[in-house]
Amino acid sequence: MKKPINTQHGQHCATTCEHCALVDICLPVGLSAEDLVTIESVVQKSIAVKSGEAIVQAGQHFKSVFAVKSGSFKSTAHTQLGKEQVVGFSLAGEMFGFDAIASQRYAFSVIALEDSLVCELPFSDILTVAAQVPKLQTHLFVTMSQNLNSMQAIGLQSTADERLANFLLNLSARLARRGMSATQIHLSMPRQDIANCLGLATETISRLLTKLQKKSVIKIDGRDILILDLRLLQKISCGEVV
Amino acid sequence: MKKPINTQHGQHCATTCEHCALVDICLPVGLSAEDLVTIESVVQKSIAVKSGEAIVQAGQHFKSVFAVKSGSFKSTAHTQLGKEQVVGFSLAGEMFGFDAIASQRYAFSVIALEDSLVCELPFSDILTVAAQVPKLQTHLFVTMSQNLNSMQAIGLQSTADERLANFLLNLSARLARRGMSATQIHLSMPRQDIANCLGLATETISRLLTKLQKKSVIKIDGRDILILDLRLLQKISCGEVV
DNA sequence: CGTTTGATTGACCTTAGTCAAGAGGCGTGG
DNA sequence: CCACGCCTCTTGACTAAGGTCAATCAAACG
Repeated sequence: MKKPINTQHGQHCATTCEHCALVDICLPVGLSAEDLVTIESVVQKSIAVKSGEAIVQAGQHFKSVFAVKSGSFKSTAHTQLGKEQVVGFSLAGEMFGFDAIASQRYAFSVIALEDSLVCELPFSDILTVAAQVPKLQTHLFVTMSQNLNSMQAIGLQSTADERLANFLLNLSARLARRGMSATQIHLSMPRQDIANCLGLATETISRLLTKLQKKSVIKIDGRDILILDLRLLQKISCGEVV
Repeated sequence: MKKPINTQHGQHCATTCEHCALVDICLPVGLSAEDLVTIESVVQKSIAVKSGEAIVQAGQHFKSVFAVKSGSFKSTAHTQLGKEQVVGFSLAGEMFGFDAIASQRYAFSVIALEDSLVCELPFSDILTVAAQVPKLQTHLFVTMSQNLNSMQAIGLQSTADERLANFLLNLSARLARRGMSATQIHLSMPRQDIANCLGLATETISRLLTKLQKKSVIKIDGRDILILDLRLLQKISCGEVV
């Protein structure tokens, strides 16, 4: 049986963009103090989302995009008759919801992998502000462009080894981008979600992780992964090494 | 040996957006006559690209996004040491190049699959106009959002049958969107490119197409595919039918 | 302290990739 | 005009990568 998804998510809590730890990598990146105030008018107070809760349900009417303030999320599509397809993960400082602009409906449910905070940004307000603040407009395009790239990056490496190596490197790079260690990775998602996202079986993920550990490429401690040989992992990710 | 890629592409030829057959589905969709004129100032004259030529080379500095006026293109990434990875196709009325906004370099080479025409849209000009014409700004976001969806759609259906069925349906929908038949599909790309794009072997594509024909789901005539049973194809694409 | 959920490992089997051969089309040049 | 070579596509036989099923174990939770 599934854990019921509670959409009655939590209370609001106030922190201005100016004082947010993510000011340098989130939407306000590179904006002047005064532009920051303009943006702030758009940002609704942070919303607390408990682990397992959905901040967005697939099919809901599109209203806002979201920025992850802390924690992490998975985006999942529901295929006909219930099978779940994980399409990606959103980490702190990253945004999601852009996929819904075209159809005006969220294509994916977005579910917290741990207790998290998000900022809600009503899209109509964003458009208004973006037209006035050129830097913001540009940054929005950049953000969406990044989303484009990250989607394709997970793409179609032929072998399972390549996909997993690429997945780890991808996480590593995204953590490094916000000043965290590039070699110490905490997986906030279960193996099952990784497997689903990469189009592999859970057992395969488990076997491959063990294999990487045996080759001293990584050190596994539950959901904590330590990358020991980044170079080799890169070679594996592009099929240069078996 | 590979056919050398010629980037000395052809002469310009003038057609205004107003008189373009794609005015209803391309960038200018929904714009007033006067806005159309504003946009027009951005659109450089159409560029003719011969079959096999690259209009964009991976790694080039990002300057413009492009709209396909006629013909079709494939986008390919070059993995380390030469293997080519097809990441998608662009049909008439569709745009490409947005992936390069973030990094300021084109991530993919974009190669004509047949003699084609494209409109080049310098991105800095677009930004300027978009800030003045709200409808254009919105439409740009919508276009990028569509790109996001199309990338994920090709995604990770588990079986080869599902992927191919989904690919055909995807093409069908995109052709229908610009008023063409949803059941008569001309594949402008060789089987090899389809296979590459779907992460399958050419032989598998061939076998699966034959299998679909035997089951009277499609009728194959070289690169012309006629969809006989759309409903069944949809069921196959989501794994309801073997 | 039992129950549940997630992770690991082994044995077996299915799917799709690889290798190989051959057929049909098309353009080039003798 | 025909012959040759080059593509692209198809089909068959074999193989390997990864999925499925099943058992076990550890940690989390009420």
